[in-house]
Amino acid sequence: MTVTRPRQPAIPENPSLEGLEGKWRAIWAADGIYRFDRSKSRAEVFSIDTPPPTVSGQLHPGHVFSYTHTDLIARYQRMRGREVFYPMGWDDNGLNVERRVQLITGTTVDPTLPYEPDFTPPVAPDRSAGAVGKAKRPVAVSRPNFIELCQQVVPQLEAGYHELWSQVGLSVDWSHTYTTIGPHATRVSQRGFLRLFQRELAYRSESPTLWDVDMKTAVAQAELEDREMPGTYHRLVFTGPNSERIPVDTTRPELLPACVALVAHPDDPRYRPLIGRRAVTPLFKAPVPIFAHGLGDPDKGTGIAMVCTFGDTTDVTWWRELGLNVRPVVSRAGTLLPTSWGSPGWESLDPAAAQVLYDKLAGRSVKQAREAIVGLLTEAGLTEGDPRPISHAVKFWANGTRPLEIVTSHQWFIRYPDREALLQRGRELAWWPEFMRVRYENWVNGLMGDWNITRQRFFGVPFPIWYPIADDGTVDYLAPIAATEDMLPLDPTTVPAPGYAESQRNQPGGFAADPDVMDTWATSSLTPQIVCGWEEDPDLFVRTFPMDLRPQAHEIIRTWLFSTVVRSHYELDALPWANAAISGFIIDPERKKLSKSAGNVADDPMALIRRHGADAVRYWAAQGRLGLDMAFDEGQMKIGRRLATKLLNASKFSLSLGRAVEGRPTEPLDRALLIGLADLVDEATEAYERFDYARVIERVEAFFWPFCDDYLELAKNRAYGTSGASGQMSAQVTLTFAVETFLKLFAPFLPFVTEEVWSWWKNGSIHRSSWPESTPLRAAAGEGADPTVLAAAGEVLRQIRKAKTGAQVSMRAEVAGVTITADSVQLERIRRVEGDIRNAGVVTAPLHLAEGAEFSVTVELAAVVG
RNA sequence: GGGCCCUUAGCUCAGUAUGGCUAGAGCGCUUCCCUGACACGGAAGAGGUCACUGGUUCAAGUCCAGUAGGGCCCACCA
Repeated sequence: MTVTRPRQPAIPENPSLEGLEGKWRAIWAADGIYRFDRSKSRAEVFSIDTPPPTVSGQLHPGHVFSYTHTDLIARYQRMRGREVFYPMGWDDNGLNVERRVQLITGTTVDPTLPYEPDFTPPVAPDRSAGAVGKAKRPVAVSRPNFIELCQQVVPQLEAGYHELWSQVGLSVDWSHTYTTIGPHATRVSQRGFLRLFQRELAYRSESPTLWDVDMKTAVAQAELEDREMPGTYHRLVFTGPNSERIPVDTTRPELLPACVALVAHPDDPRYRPLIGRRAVTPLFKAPVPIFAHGLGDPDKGTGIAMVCTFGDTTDVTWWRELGLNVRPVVSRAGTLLPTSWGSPGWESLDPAAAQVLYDKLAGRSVKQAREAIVGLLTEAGLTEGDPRPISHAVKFWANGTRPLEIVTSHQWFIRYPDREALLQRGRELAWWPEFMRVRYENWVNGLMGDWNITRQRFFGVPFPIWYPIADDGTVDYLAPIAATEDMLPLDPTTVPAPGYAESQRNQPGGFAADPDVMDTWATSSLTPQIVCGWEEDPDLFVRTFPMDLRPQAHEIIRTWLFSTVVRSHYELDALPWANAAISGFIIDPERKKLSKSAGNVADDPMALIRRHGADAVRYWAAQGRLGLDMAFDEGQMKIGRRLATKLLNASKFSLSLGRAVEGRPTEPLDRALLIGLADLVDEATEAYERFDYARVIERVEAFFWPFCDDYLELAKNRAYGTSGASGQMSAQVTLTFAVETFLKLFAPFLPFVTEEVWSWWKNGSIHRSSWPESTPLRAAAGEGADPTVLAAAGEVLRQIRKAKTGAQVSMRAEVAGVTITADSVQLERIRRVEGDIRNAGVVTAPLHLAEGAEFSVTVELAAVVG
């Protein structure tokens, strides 16, 4: 299909919104009006670090909401004369995507399986992208098979987003599109990692790590979610140094074999005599030291806690600060590991008995072991009282189904910068709204440990790292061999380490590839580097970085925003962007409605666009102020639709009254309108500079409706020429100014309808035209224009209409006489626009103007003729 | 436990930074009008103790202190 811009612009007889969107989308694409012109200097460019949506999620109205906000800003900046750098990305790597692909295709991964060339998943990956697999039981597939599936499914998910963004009318430059798993992003991620590794800011360490036993991977602090869960306090009885009973409350009795100490608060008189002594654990009779530590809480349980390897993050703190032993009992699959009581680290007063008891637990899941050990304890009389149910916060992976465990493993970490440096970066950044900075500061102040960027997963960016294998076959994980930058991007499982041959892979004296992949945030934190061409396109980089704007949602301040600041701080010693615009989110309508009678169509943004039109959906989104949540409301979309229709009709009418660009408005009413428009332009511009697009649409709309209802009514007869050529010219010039100004002010919000009207009488795209300025409007209004006459005329007109409505007659009914009482100033205003008032109100006689303190209008309707 | 945001008409929201006339808009509702841009239109109307309690002030929706409800972020799961 060939698309062309209309050659002979004309004003249609019956303008309609039908078909506008497809037409203009095609023309915009063909003309490349949103293409970034990289000849512009940094000062002329406005660059946007677009959030790459994760393709693991379903499309919903919230996407349209926040992405429209960014587009409003992009379109404003473009009209203001900035060359807008507006790329798009797809976040298609990471745990969530794997999970989605598994659900869609009905598979699960078993890395021990061999590759099957002819594998067919239970659910074909080319089903509709939103479909969730129906397979009852997932089929295990090999790692390479699974990556293939990901590569088949993910582009379909991305196509869905592309289609939506296109329909919504986002003015992105699609030639700058990236994916977070593509070769470019992989190269940037690996380079960023190597640079940190060389500076020892990335390091490998074996340490306690939060672990999801279902997905079998480490999880970063940023991906945690607390969930309030029922739990049970069990009171276990330890034996003190003088054989006294020491009751200890725990919600995790299954970790008793992993107990390495007891801890109480130093000021707690009950336990002060015991500090420094030893207690013996029940059942396993393991001697454990009793410590005092400030984190001990006299009010929790019995005031003394059992410290295990590792029950929670406090245990990790105590382990680190008190120099405790390690007794790992929980495996990465969430089952109890075998142990050898009596061996070093597993001391017991009765190792043989401890072993017998423990063997009853080994291999069981955490949950089963808990029940079993409670049974054993109860049987042995080592509990006190009945179990007490409680409700407490438990850490989960944000999308996980079972509580996280803490296991010890080798992981890559990125060292966090100095806290004060991070806080300083947060202060340098302009936050919209300002209060969102607090969330960043909360997070920085709560940081614990370093940033674990390792995931034991498959569909991600691999570490460009290998490890040497000693002659005895052991892998030295603490002597990593790094790739050189010229090798990137690479997969160490297919590329041999520098200095080795492929035949030496996994051989004694050879090398082994790092088996893990990077956390998705390790890549997403580099989006400015990826889109601006860091180290690869210096010309682009100097024109776009540091970027102007990071738009994003508030729930990922601690992840995406924070980690991007960290990476830019390290690599470029700079803030990655000057502004952060934080959108709120859409409040789920189901939360309000008890029944789902409205149907789930509301959940499909494509359906909303079909029903109301893209301009209308954008209008709804534009109501949402930055940082504030907004309820989903289709009613707002209907209003947006009405506005677009009105713009079409009012513009057609105004322009068909005759366009004039020569001449200076002479009529007081016209000059007043121009002053009002000039003020509106100033207010809109000022609000936009604060990213307050919601105020812009509100103010523009509030001026536009009275323009239609009052000004057009007051001026149209004059524009027809009924009052002479001078008044006609005045109205025509004013209308021409007004339509052009309104179209431009509305253009970022309603890009389709404004472009349509623009095309009737202008060349080129309105979206590449200039943002209106107030100076020419004020000049056209001229010296001494009185902006108040418009309101005065409107007020009298309202009274005349009121009389007609009260008499239940048509607005066209003739008025025989109008008497207006007002103060002298107001009367003078009315006198100056008397002709327009009489035209609009169909008043056949001159107005009677009487001076008086109280403003009043008396209307005498003409007798209805037969 | 700490913090942030919100609470204004039946509904969705402005107005609070710089306190100031009888607190605004739209939707919905009521009544009317097919008038030569638009009936996917227009006109008019009803509808609010600005969550609550104190305080500052000539004056508080707006400032201060506190309370309650809603939401979110953070926090050591014994």
